[in-house]
Amino acid sequence: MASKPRYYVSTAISYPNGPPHIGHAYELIATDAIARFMRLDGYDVFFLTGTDEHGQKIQQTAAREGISARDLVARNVPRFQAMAKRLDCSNDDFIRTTEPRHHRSSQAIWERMARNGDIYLGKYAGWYSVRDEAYYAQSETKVGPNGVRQGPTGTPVEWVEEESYFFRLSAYQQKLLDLYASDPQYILPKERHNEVTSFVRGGLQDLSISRTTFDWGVPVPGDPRHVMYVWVDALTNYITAVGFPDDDSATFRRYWPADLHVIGKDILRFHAVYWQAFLMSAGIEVPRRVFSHGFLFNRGEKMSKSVGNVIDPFALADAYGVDPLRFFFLREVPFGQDGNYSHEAIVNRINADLANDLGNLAQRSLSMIARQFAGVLPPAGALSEADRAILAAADAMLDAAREAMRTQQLHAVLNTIWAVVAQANRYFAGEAPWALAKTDPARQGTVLNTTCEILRQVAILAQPFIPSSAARLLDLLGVSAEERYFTWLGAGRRVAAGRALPPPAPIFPRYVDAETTPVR
RNA sequence: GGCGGGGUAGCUCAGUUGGUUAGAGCAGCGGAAUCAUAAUCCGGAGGUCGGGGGUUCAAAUCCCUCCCCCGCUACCA
Repeated sequence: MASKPRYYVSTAISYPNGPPHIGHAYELIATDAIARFMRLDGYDVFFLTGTDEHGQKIQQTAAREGISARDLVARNVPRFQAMAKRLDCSNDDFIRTTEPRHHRSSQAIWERMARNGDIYLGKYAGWYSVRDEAYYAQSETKVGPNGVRQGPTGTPVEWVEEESYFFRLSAYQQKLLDLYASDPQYILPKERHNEVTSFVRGGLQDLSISRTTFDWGVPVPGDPRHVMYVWVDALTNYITAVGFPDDDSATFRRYWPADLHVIGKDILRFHAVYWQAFLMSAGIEVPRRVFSHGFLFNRGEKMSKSVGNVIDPFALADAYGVDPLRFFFLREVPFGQDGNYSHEAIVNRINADLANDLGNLAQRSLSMIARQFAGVLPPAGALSEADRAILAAADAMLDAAREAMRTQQLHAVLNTIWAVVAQANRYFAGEAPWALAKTDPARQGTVLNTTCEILRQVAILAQPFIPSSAARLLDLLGVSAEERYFTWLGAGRRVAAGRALPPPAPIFPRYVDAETTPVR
């Protein structure tokens, strides 16, 4: 046990200038499935999520609402924490960048980068829109008909120069390229790897990493007029949580470097370029992989307040159930690509795969055992070719699932499992145990035993995705808590005949439309 | 503008070292069964493989060209 390999996986930290939305939920669910999978597969997992609470937008939102930034995050962050609980996520920590441990950590990494000669004081210059409170690149501005230069929103911009600390990102181009070249799967999916590589190959400019125009952030060591900016503080959360700056601590030595950062494709550059450069500069190992997932669209439309299709994850969980929701996202959308959701798609998927294919198979076999075998799991007699074939398919699942999980192909894991579920339904129909009840009860017992064995393996492997439903199914199959790890999968273990099973009950109810639906 | 990815059944997609009647899931249609959450099983149907041209005995697959979509990135005097 002491030699358990470790696995450190994180989500991005969410920006709590509003309530959590479906994008936050998706990333958390997917990462949770990965964390649970690795735990069940024998890893000592550290799963981190949290909130990125600094920055100008938080400060502005708070000002608009007439409260302090601190009060704004104090109000919003609990909503994110509640969402993690509601979605049955198993994060081991929830980091907030406003915590003292994180300020200490951010200042420490800054000092290390400075000591390495990579931070210098310069001037940040650009076109600034007072009205938008934002800088725009030259290319985003144009000279209007009245001769006044204006930004993309049409507001006037003026040339402003502000003192700023810079990070010598330009010095890290080759080191980054070497890193990407050293592992073609450093950034997944592969398209993203190529994008990042070509971006870095195109040359890197030094990065402005401090601001003086607002103060809601981590103060720059030795120059409190500045606060850290552009992700220095946010990215550092990943090492804070495992004990940085105490890099001799047991947790840091145990868990860093992280095995996997799961992020959205919109923040890939920060996580695959800047973060590694910061760490290299500070003399800290870089994370081992960055996986960039896609976005979810409501019927192909981006979620936005103006379109009015912002979906509340809590409402979704209430409407469909947590496990069906988790299942839908991870089964329907190839992980790494964009995906679509709609009420019809969700209902179709959960009814077909969960209620009909898996739930109904469990119900029909278990109720037969309850009625005709007094609730005692019958033993398997001599196995037929059909029995052997379906058992072999089930036994092969673990290897295929691990292979898919090596590159975070969550949908492929589910595909593997549900292919066996489909085969099990064909097997069950082909063997027709209800007919065997009259002609050959022993053979009927064998078929039911075999079916339960398939269900057992399916349920064990489905736990990362639908944890509480899988647990209920395993309860119904008489599988004890300690028998639910992946070491119990495969031909070496079989469902325990002779065990008295609890009375069966449906696990996945069919979704039937009510008057109101949370998603169009 | 540059680089990259893609356009295959109603929907989502698989299928490229070129080779027999182009596949899957879902939807739809027909049938069987009735143990089960009206669930399950079986079967037919459904495609000019973006358009055009070329190479080849043979092209969704290779070459040329055109159209369209998406991502990253640059530039706009």
